[in-house]
Amino acid sequence: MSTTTASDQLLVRPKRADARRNYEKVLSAAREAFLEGGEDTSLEEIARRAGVGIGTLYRHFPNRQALLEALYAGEVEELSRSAAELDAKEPWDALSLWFERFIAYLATKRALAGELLNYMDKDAPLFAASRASMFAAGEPLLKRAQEAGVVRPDVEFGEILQMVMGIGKIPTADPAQTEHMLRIALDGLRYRPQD
Amino acid sequence: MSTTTASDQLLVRPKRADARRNYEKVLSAAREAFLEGGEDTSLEEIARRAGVGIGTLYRHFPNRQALLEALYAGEVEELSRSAAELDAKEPWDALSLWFERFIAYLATKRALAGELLNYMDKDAPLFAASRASMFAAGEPLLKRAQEAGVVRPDVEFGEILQMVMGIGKIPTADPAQTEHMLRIALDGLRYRPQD
DNA sequence: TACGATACGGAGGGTCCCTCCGTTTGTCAA
DNA sequence: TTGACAAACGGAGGGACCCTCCGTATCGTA
Repeated sequence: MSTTTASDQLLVRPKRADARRNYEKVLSAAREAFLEGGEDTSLEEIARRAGVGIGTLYRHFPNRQALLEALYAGEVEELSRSAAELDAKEPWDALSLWFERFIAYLATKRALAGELLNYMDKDAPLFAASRASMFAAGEPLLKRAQEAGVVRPDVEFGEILQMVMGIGKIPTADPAQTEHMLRIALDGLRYRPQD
Repeated sequence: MSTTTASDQLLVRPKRADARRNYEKVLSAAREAFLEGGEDTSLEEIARRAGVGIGTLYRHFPNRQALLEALYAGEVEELSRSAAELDAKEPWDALSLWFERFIAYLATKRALAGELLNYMDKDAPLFAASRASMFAAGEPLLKRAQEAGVVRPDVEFGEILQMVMGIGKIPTADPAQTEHMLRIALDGLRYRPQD
């Protein structure tokens, strides 16, 4: 254990060049396959597209879920970052716009999203990072809207997130319909039982 | 226009006694298995529980989907019928109560519902009957609420149904949370952009 | 160059859905 | 009651998929 190498290498083990290359090949083959093909593309098919053996695929991604998660991670982060630029807008607009983007994102990556949501169902811990990222980005928007009095105070961010995901997960021929449903559901956030 | 009742009998050929018996055995074994076990109980397991061969199961239900549909049909009808007794209530209460029952139903039969919704996604035609039944029961409730002015006029029943299904499909540790989300989403139905 | 660590790849085990077809059983006319 | 035949049964097995295991090839370094 005479690791005299640089200290920063302790966490990130230097992978072999071919390993790094194959990792990327699999990832991009998977992205491509999920986008164009069905959501149920087999891992064997993905390995073939990537030009690697199935064993190699599994070396990098211990199971289907892990591969999905790896694909997902980058996108979620991007989505989360996009919350920052909404700070300038009105509290309500910021919140609803962000969710609209989220839905739009789900729509684009329907196949991917479907799979992910499926796994999210039964094995949440794997998505802890992504979830945390979503919370970090979206929760402040909600809080701001609630403090501004434009959103009812009795809702939590997690609830809304799940609601929106549920709506987004529904496959519809017409994307506009999904957006319509989202808008209605979000309007529920500002309903006041004034009676 | 209505279907000729006489011709209906042409479709129902007298089945052999053992066939009828096995049909029921499979159906009840499936119901039991899906309720207690996971949603991914294999058809082989169901056949074993029913005490029939896998071939027999497939004779009666050409595929997994068909079995689910058969299980589902009865329940949906019951749910639909329950709309009738809501006529006496206030338009809004009737509508929201009915959807609450729907959600509750989905919660009870989570496994079943999950499977069904999955199949509904990609192969709607099979569910034409069930869908029609839901529409027949629920759409009048919506219309009534809209005419009474307690629900925004720019929504269609199909949309709401999908929205509710999406929310219902989300697995949550706490059923109360699902109900909360439903209530929020439904409140969106009566939001007025009156500001 | 030589050698150990690392990574590759695909055969194969286990599971599942569904089909096919030889065998069994219910039904009914004689 | 009996015999014959359509109807129904049951399970072996094909095909697809996920994932594991391990002998082989390759990389990086001394």
